[in-house]
Amino acid sequence: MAENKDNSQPEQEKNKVDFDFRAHEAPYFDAWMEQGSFRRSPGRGAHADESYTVVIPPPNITGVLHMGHALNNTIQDACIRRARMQGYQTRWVLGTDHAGIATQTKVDKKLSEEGVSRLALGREAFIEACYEWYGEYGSTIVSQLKAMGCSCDYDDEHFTLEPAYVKAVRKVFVDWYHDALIFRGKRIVNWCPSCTTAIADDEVEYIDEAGKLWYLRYPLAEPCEGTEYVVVATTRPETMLGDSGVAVSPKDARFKHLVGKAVRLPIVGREVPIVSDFVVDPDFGTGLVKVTPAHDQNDYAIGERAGLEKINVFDEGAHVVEGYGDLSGMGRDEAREAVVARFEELGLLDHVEEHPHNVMTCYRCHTKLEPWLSEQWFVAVDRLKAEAARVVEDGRVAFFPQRWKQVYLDWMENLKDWCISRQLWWGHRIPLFYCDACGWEDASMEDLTSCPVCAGALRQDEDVLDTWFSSQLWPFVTMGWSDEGMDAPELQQAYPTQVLSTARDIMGLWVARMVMSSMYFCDEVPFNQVLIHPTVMGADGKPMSKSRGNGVDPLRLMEDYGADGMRFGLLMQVTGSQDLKFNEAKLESSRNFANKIRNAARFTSMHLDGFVPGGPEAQTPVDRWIFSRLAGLVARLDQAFDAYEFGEATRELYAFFWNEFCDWYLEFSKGRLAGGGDDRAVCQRNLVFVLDTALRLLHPIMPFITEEIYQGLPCEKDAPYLINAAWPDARALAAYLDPRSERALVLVTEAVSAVRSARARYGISPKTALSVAVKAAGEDAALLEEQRQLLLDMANLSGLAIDADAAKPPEASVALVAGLEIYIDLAGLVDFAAERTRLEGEQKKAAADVQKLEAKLSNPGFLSKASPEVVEKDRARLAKTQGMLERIAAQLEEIG
RNA sequence: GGGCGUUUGGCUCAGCGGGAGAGCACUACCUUCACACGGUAGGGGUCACUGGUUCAAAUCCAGUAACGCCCACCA
Repeated sequence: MAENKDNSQPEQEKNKVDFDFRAHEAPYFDAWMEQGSFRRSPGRGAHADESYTVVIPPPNITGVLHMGHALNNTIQDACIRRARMQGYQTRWVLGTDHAGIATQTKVDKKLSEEGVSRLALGREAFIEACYEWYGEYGSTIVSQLKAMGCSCDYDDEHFTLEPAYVKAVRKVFVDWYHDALIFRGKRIVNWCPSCTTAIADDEVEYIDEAGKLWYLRYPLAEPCEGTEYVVVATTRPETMLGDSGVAVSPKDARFKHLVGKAVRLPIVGREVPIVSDFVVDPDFGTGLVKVTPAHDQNDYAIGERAGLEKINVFDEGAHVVEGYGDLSGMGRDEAREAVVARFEELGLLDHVEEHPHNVMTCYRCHTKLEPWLSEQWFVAVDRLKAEAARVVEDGRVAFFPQRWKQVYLDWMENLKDWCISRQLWWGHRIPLFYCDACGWEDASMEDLTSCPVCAGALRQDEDVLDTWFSSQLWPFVTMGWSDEGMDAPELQQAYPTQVLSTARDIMGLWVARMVMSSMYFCDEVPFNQVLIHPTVMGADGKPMSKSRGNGVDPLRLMEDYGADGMRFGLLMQVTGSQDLKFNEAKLESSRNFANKIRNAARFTSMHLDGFVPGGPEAQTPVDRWIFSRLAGLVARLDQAFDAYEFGEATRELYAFFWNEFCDWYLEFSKGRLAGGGDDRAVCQRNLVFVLDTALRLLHPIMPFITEEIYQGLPCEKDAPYLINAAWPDARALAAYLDPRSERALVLVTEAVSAVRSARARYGISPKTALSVAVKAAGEDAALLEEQRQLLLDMANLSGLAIDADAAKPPEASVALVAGLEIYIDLAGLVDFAAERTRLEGEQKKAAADVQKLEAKLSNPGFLSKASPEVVEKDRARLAKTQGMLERIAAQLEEIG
């Protein structure tokens, strides 16, 4: 074993290859664009009347291509390209998302770097700045998709703030408002004091914090049975300013006598009641909980049940509001220290414990969130979610891998009302109009200025909608729903879409909501299938992140391995598992594979002098073999693609092209091509046929190199570009399936390998011709005889005897492979001491096998219960191994 | 606290009821006229552990352990 190996260091320098991938890729992309290959394809053949549509998960306009995009878009492009070749009417809908918080944060930062504050600028000018930013950077990712070779419909690109989209979002809001599915409520929301907006529950990120648990003494208003005070435990002492009660568990006998009594809050001096509530856990802390309904979800619920006051102690920036003396104006952390200090001074700080716990942070800026009571808009999900669950239960929307179905249903089941208002400027403004004079309000498709009741001035709601509110409409709005509803031709023709491919983390946020809104407005599922692809983790198995430094840039990967190499290498790593530990070595071998393809094509084209186009001809066993293998490959690939098993598909392609086509078929062809006449012509046509078919099968995953080679092929073509050529038909190819020829090639390749193996073992040069006798009978003998010349050439033999009674020459090495006995005459070439050692090793192994098989075959249970084929197979195996053992013994005796 | 996933050669992963596979790494030989991003031949694994089902278990079931992810109101 080698020592001091260090596999953790990626040797990027070593991976570098002097090859300009872009120069080979870009021209074909341009050609596809030019001839309109990315528009909806017209359809042909058996699927001519069926549509196949995919909508891209719209990347954020703030985004640059990361590994998640690279994988997801490779998957979608592979699906789309194959469907296009299969003859479906295909279209991949492209667009970007305005990404409310993300973009606003980014523009905000840019402005403040320029010394401009958003508030000073004002709403309109700020939105203007956002559009400017969009104009400058918004299409970065689209150009990166082009570099990857993604065959999106670039001529019809969408944006979640384009006019048609704005109209659609507004209609959805107005309709749901009038259908009582949107309501306003004063509730506890997750408030980000830095972004100064509410964010949804599922946008919260929890992080671990080494917090403390403070035990605070609250004096009773009236001492009770000798008790002067109660002790409450809290992780957030500063919120005690807003306490309006203390709660105990109804099951807790210790404090039963205190329920109904009151405590006097230190510092604020307010008297608040002690109540009982079932959510209190008597075993946590002291069993007494301070209740702050305005700053905690749970406390809010307790407060509702007990009729407690909701006292807001923070402003929107999380500073203590007026009325708390010198505490007013303090930030949360400062206020915490001050409150604790005050308790200490008053002798009311009982003790403090270490208490690690989770805190909620903003998924954008990671500021600690403040549960905050405020007025927000909500979508009432109860009516929507029933239908959205049903279509998944009954399979109208199918998940791949299947296990995500249950995850979806669980999420749906636990879904709570969705807070959709955001206190931002960049986004879809809520189309709700208020009359301050008479209190009239309504949602409206048009901007209203005067009250229809009292003619007073109206004002529009200041808030914008959650970005997901617009994203949920993506599948149908991008297909023309805004102006014509479901009558839009594209929707009529191509809805629902075929498959939605995404990462698991936005399944609830996005996938589920698309189903809800589509069922409501389109009365139709948005997609038939949902593909949840694995999440790309860093090489260390942890999520890629800047702070960890384990991130990988797809742009660099494309430079080093080409877009094809990156695509193939990524798909090689896709399995049914939920994570994918990124492995760059796979991209390297994919790049090498692309090089292999290039060279196989070069070899072919070098031998095409005098080529006459024509169909394939299964003339020799070798031809029949490769056609048979090809037919099997297409069938297995169809299965893999249909089940979205991309790792399987890449492995099949790799093994066929490299280990069968290149390693054997091309080698077999060399002799035929060097010869002349008819067989040479047949061989040329067959080579081109197999290569052409393989290119078609590879194209969805490696679009560039396959197109480049296809362009140079001299065969008759069904389309000028491979992107539009037909996908091989497994049913038609099945006629080539030929077990007999497959057996023949097993015999040949095994025999050739056996001779080569003997050569390597004894250091005999490939240039030294050897004499070989093969003991074979019946069908096998006939098959081998048919291919005598091939064996002579491939193994460099001076003589070959094939006979059922072939005798072993006195000084020969024997190989037992594929049921054959092969004698390789080594007279005068070999030291037989080494051969003895080798044979003894084989003897040991064979003896062990015989013992195992004999035990198995004397087991009555096995004989009576195992299927006859299995028993027969093992019998044959035993006979064969026993024969081997005898022969080895005989040889050993001979060698002496 | 629930749910899910993973555990197979040095590394990254396939296989998921009938004799352990791939890529990379490793060893030896080969600058052979498609390809050294290559060729040929090799070495390397009691399939996490413990029980169970079965004629037969890497594969199915139960439990254990480790790692990872998601959900949840322990103040």
